[in-house]
Amino acid sequence: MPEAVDLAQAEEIIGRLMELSYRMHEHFETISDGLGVTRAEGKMLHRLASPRSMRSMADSLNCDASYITALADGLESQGLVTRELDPADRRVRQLVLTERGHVMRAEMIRQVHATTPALVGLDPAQRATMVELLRVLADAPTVVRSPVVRSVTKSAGQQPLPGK
Amino acid sequence: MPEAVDLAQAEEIIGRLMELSYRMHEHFETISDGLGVTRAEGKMLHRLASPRSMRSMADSLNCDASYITALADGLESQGLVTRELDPADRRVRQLVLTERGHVMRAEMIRQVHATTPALVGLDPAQRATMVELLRVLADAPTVVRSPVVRSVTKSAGQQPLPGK
DNA sequence: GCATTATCCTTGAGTAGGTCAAGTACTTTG
DNA sequence: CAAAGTACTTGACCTACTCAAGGATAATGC
Repeated sequence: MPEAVDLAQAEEIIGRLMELSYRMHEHFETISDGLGVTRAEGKMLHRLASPRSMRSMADSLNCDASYITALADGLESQGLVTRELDPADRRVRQLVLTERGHVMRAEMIRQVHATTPALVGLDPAQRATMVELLRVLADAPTVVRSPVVRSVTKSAGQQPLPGK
Repeated sequence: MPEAVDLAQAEEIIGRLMELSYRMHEHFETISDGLGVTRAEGKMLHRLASPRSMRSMADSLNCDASYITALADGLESQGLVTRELDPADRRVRQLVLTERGHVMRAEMIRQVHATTPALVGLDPAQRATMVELLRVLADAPTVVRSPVVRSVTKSAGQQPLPGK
């Protein structure tokens, strides 16, 4: 049995990551707003390095396909993307950046890199370390659920709580 | 002028952090669901280590005060928290965990620590490094906005794009 | 002391960011 | 060539919030 993990440390990591995540979220919204698109549209633009089908975009954004339709409508009405028929499979529409879309995306990426809270403040060595750690996390198997404890309701009032 | 930052590395950090953030989000929802509360209620429970006013909770969760009212209603109806009048200032209501609330919170924290994607897979040394990096990020000044570029619209079609 | 202003919480109405179900068009499978 | 699957769209919905207004209490300036 491994020695007891440092609980306070775990709490700190979780708390700070949640905080960082919130800041990145807000930050991305600010940038998107500044460029005249919603946050979701911005994310879609960000993932449009090269043309791709709406289906693959939905998978990439972890959302329903119908929402991609809505986002694409928005970007298309602003002249940032077009839908092009895929001659190889006429069910699918490829999302393609227009020239304006390319420029917009480049500007968005520039702003993100220049200001995102996850990068500003880290020197090159620290960035390298961060990449390493994030790779480890990405490779770690996802624990679906910790060992189940019998319904909290039933044990209420009986289970000793760890001191303060 | 500092040497060019590694763009691909920056993209990787951002991409992985966004992915991690999404996984943590989903993960926390799974745990909350399993305990019979919504994700937002779960977050509130998580921050209720000791009694605190609804106002301070709203600040902590970065949301409108009225939403705290709704969340407290939910938790109160399940017998997890109570609102108690603060004798020192009768405008404020202190949110206080009931006994069941304490048990539930302890179980929630146990599950989070056992399974959260940000922790599983990191050994003690790596966790220490992670804490260090996250502290640096937390202390880094927030860049409000990168230098503004004249409207993307106007420069469309003129700006050379980086290769690929 | 008293009027003004500020703060805490609540209520009700509204909005953003999505999901779900069903339909059309096309493609693959047997 | 029929059946079943996939890609996109549409419209109805739902959830998670925010906003504006109001009642109660407290702090401030005169």
